[in-house]
Amino acid sequence: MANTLAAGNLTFNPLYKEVKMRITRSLVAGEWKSGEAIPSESRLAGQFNVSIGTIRKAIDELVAERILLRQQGRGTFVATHTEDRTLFYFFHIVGKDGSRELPMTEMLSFRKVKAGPEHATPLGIARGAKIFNVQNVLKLAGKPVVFDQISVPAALFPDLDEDIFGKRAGTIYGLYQARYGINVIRISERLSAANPPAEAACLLGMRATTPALMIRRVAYTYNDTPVEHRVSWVNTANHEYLSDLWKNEMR
Amino acid sequence: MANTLAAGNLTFNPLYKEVKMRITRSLVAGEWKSGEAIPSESRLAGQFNVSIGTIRKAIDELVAERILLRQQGRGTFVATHTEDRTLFYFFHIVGKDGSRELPMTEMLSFRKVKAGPEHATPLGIARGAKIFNVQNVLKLAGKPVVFDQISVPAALFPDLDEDIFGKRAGTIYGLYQARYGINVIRISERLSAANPPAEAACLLGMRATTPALMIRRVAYTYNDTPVEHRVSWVNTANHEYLSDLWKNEMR
DNA sequence: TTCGATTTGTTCGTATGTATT
DNA sequence: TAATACATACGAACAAATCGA
Repeated sequence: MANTLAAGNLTFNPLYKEVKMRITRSLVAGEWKSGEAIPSESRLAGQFNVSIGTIRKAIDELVAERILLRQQGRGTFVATHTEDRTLFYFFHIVGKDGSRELPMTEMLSFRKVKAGPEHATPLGIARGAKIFNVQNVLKLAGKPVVFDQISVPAALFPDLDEDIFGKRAGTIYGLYQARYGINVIRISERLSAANPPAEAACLLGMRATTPALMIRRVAYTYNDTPVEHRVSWVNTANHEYLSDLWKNEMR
Repeated sequence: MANTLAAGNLTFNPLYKEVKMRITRSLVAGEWKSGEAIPSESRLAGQFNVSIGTIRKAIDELVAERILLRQQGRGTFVATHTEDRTLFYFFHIVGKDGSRELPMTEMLSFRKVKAGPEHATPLGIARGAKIFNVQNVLKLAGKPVVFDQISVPAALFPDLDEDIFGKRAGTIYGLYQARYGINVIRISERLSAANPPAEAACLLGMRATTPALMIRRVAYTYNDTPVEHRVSWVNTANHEYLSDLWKNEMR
């Protein structure tokens, strides 16, 4: 059974890994759009000619990675970048009292520039390649708390402009996903403490001599492909960064 | 089967959750010590009078939570707090070049004191209860980078003293686990930027006017019971905090 | 070194329960 | 109500890794 597909595959992979890869390929190709249901387990079992248990095991992993979402009685869906999902998995700033709140985003500038090494390296693109550069201020409870500097390769977001970015309906990653078919599935963040640059300090209503949290984020889509680089400055007078792996997994 | 215990339990629990709870109870009770193998799947299936698949599903979740560890052909083991595990899941400070290294710990002080609200609250104990208070400096590549202030309830660590803590063989959580049967399985960290107190600045070889990273950690054992509170100051001149959910899960 | 027992890993199949439409 | 889809549970067979005789 397993050996019937082979197809020039060197390393032996269990069947369910093969199935997982094929499902992932369909996701990358955009065959199943975000928010839509993928074919039912029994249909996939038929298509791939494997048992339903093997399909389940493949989907299990994609669900664990939050790429797919299962709902009993309804189906299996491609995860959407809703505000809830962002708040939970991609936005880590919380009030010192533990309050979680989705920020209001205010765009300050939008530019198309050539990538310097500080952006080209984390994005894995050539120096001098075109990137879009967006500056945002994030407000919590009406007050500015985070200053974001976002960089994305222009090649991945062909027609992006200030209007499209500024007048999007939902979250930023929701825009990437809905308009460009780019699905951010993982982020990596590196944090340090430093004095904020004058511009950031001013925007965040703090003195440039007050310590701020600097976050350098790289967002990845499938196959660990970087798609966004983001440098954030956070005023931690009343907020902090929460790193709480696992909290709300299982139970 | 599931309904025989009930005990005022409204919500229906699937069998495998029941099995998972019973396995967890055995772990809490110390029936199976860390590093040891738990009974084989077929034996557990016999003991609990459920199918082997149900046992597998229960163990699957405990493995995902890194409480158990499976090895084909050998058995299923209670995870041990080795240095590797600490480096990977509980120590998040890395060099700015991405280098990961286990720190050298140097104890500065060890005291038994009454818990103030700042420690009693996160630890979920009464104000005034006895706690041990340990101060450490962590060195990376021979140079001090982190200043740790650790607080643990004395009630949980009966005979702990300076010698036991200072002359332990492995990691701190390894000591908790091996000597007191307390297994740290999850941590929650809240980060902010601030000027370090004079003592910390001095120890870390930085000026008190240089921003430092402050980390407040709570470590939990089974059932979300807090067992340790830790406040750390990090000199982020050459190091940073890495928050990289998922990176090395699956593949 | 080989062999056999043990243990987990993978795959298949079936039946039934529960949630949704 | 009926059909559909995922969730749970059972069982069986074989593969792959480990370990000791």
